[in-house]
Amino acid sequence: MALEAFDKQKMVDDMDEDDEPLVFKRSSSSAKKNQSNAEANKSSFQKHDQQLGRPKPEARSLNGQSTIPQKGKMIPPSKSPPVKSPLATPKSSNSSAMASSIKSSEVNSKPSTSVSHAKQQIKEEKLSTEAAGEHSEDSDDPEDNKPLSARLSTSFPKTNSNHGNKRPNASNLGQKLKPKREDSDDEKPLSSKIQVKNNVGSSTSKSYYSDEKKPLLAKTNQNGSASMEMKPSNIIKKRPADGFNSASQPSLKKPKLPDTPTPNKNKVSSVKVEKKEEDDEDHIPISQRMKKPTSSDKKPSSVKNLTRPGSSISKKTTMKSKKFVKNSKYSKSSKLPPSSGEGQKWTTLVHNGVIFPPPYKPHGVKMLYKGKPVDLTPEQEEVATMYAVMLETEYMSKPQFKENFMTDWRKILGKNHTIQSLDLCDFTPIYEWHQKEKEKKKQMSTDEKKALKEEKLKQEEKYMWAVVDGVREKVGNFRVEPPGLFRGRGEHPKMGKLKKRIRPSDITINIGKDAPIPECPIPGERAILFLENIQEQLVFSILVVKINILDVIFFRWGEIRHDNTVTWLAYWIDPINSREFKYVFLAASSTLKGQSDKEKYEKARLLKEYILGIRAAYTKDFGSKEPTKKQIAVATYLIDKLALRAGNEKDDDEADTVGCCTLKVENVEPVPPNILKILFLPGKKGGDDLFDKLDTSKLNAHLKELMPGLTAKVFRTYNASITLDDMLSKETKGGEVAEKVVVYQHANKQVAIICNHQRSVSKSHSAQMTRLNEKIDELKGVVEELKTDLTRAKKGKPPLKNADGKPKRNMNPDALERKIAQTNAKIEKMERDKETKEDLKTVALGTSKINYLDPRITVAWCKRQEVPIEKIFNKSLLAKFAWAMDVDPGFRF
DNA sequence: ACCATGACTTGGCCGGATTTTG
DNA sequence: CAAAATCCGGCCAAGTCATGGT
Repeated sequence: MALEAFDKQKMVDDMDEDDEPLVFKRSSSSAKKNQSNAEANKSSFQKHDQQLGRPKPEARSLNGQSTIPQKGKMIPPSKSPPVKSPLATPKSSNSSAMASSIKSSEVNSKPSTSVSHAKQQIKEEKLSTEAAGEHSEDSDDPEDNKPLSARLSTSFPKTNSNHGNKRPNASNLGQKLKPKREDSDDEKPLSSKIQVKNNVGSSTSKSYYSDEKKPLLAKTNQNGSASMEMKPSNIIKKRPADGFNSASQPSLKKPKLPDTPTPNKNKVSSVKVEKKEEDDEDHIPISQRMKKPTSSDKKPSSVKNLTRPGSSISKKTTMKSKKFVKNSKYSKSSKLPPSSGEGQKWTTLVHNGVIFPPPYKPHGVKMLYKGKPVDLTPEQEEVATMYAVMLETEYMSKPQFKENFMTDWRKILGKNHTIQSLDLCDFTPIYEWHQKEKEKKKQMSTDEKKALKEEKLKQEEKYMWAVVDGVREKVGNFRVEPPGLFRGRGEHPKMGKLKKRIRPSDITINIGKDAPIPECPIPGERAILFLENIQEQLVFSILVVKINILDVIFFRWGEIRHDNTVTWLAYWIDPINSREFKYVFLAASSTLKGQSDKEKYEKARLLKEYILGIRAAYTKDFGSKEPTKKQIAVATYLIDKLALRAGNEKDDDEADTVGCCTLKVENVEPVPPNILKILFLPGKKGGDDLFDKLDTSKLNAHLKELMPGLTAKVFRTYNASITLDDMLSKETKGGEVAEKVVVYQHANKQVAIICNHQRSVSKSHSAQMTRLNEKIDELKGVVEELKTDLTRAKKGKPPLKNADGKPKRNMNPDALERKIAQTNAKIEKMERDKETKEDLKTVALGTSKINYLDPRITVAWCKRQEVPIEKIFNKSLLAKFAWAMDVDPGFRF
């Protein structure tokens, strides 16, 4: 106890007054355990701490440097804020249907999920033929017809008070931690500083209202998106227009306007001044401003106050007593994404853009064509190398891959290039060169590797962070994807195509209006084209010196937006599928992501209230005369019971996997009397749809009538989480931490099986199994030997000689027996290990842990069972689930 | 109603880091 | 201490679902 107290104290110190230690212990049954637990907690926290607090020298210089409001195309915001459909208005009409008469379709087989990627999968569902078709009314075996989790689950604690675990707790951890370390004002990006001031009382001398008086023109100048605001009509309604500006000029959906005039490119200083003024108010969307009084929850940064609901204090002391308002149906949580209104995701957003892969370094190794070396330009060589590197992979046996590659490579080679046929190419010189390079790298000393790593880190550091509403948050994927050959999964029609290099001009940046436009780290293409000849370059170099607009001209992003209704920081067009985007988002640990993660689970929990009704309803509709209704019923059943994915339509140029709504007749094979075999991945496409009256939007539209916000995927989340909760509560028997962890893993495994999270069998799997078997056999041999020794010992004879003829130590019977028991235990353990290994060889646990299991279940269970959370969540999961850490130990899903 | 688009979540592999084993 | 096993984060493909235009 003393020990624990000590640790706690220490931790508290380490992290500052009201930071909440990640300690779950409520009592200290074992001082040692506690200590290590605490230790672990602490260290992970401290790290976190450091990261967040790390001074960020670049930030400053960067900001300072962009003296010129760089002009990309400053595009006025595009879309009006989505109006979220209120989850808040549950219609219970349907859900009240009698639940008890669920059809009895027996399901023995393991449920699993729909789509598989190139993995052969056969699903057998004992689905009484009636269930799918005829429908029979009565059910005799209630257990059997309960879908998935229902079968596992006992009654839900009616009392489920935790339910409420309301919002305020939500982002507690994250928020509390972060703002505080923004301490040194210096490292704060301009806008965040300003923001803080705003809230506190502003030294910039601009009140909220000042904005209204600001002449329109001034504003126009600053953001460069003059066009809209100049319209007379806007002048009248100036306030609103301005406020929504960023978010809601509906008419401007995708304004691919040509560069808007940039008013004062050369009046740097004046711009600066104005910018300042504008800062105060302009970047605060109107919705937010109006909200201010009421939405205590939001408060952009800085008012780090004590009384935050769910703050650590109350928590430490009153885990138990925290009873939650069962705010029925969570109307709030989904309605007001805790921040402001109308789809707004942030108020200020500052970041440094993205980092590009290094340019291609030609190696000069010549490949052979018809046996002779060929000269290639660096661009041609680059692509050849991408291919050469893959020589020893199975792609070489895929005609589709080769063909697509050749088509794209040829474009770069040019029409009349020596190289005409891939078959006559010999890439081995390049391949071998590459192997050597790899080898070299491997041979590098640890120090060298370390140095290299640090170098990289140094370069990337500034891209790793963004500041959202004054809070420093990690960026997820700030690295632009390097060029390469596309590898789809399975037999993808586009495999082998060249994924071209992404240039700055391909990239659209989304950033706060008042944030400095990130410096573009490499030349953008337009600039280069623009300055094709020497004279122009000369002229421009003079200009550059004179007005210092180097970055404006030479380095340029494709587009700059200020759309606070979305969370992405940047995107570019997917070079493989030009209809798709590649986004840069914040990392999973960010508040924004945590928020929506929590909402996801809350929605799934809401389904709990409706599920019986829904099941009753679809069971009833199995027999519906209306084909659509019937199909919806069966589809819902499959989604619920087998955790199938929804199954959106796909184009022909995508992989040919199916989900529920895209099941083809060939996917399904009835096996009398009442089994339905579902095979995913039928042969070719083109078969008839099993559900010809159905697609995901119809299905989801229907589901939405049953429960607000319900969609197909919610069933997956629901079934996964409820299963975990259930198994944990039923199967945790006490005992050592290690045993409890096993229980958890077992439950985790069940969930993974339900969701059909697959993985490929490791190459060494069979070898590992054999080795295990050998070891077991060996141990069994030992036991036998010990047994004979034992019988001999009992008779007073000495043990037999060893295999190699050496005598063994003479042991007394007791010792021998103990040894036998020991060895047997070892054998048993190995057998178990073997079993789980075999079990899990094709099952991936990670996916469900990351995406489907409500972390609060895990955290609460850990608290109850006194299992250190680190035994279950690794560092990144801990960060991702920060929002769940302060859950009440009594929480049930 | 239907379709295209946009934004965001989910999924599995790979290679390097870390831990375990011999 | 090296080799093997395992873990983990990064990567990027492939899903889901909402929305808005027609």
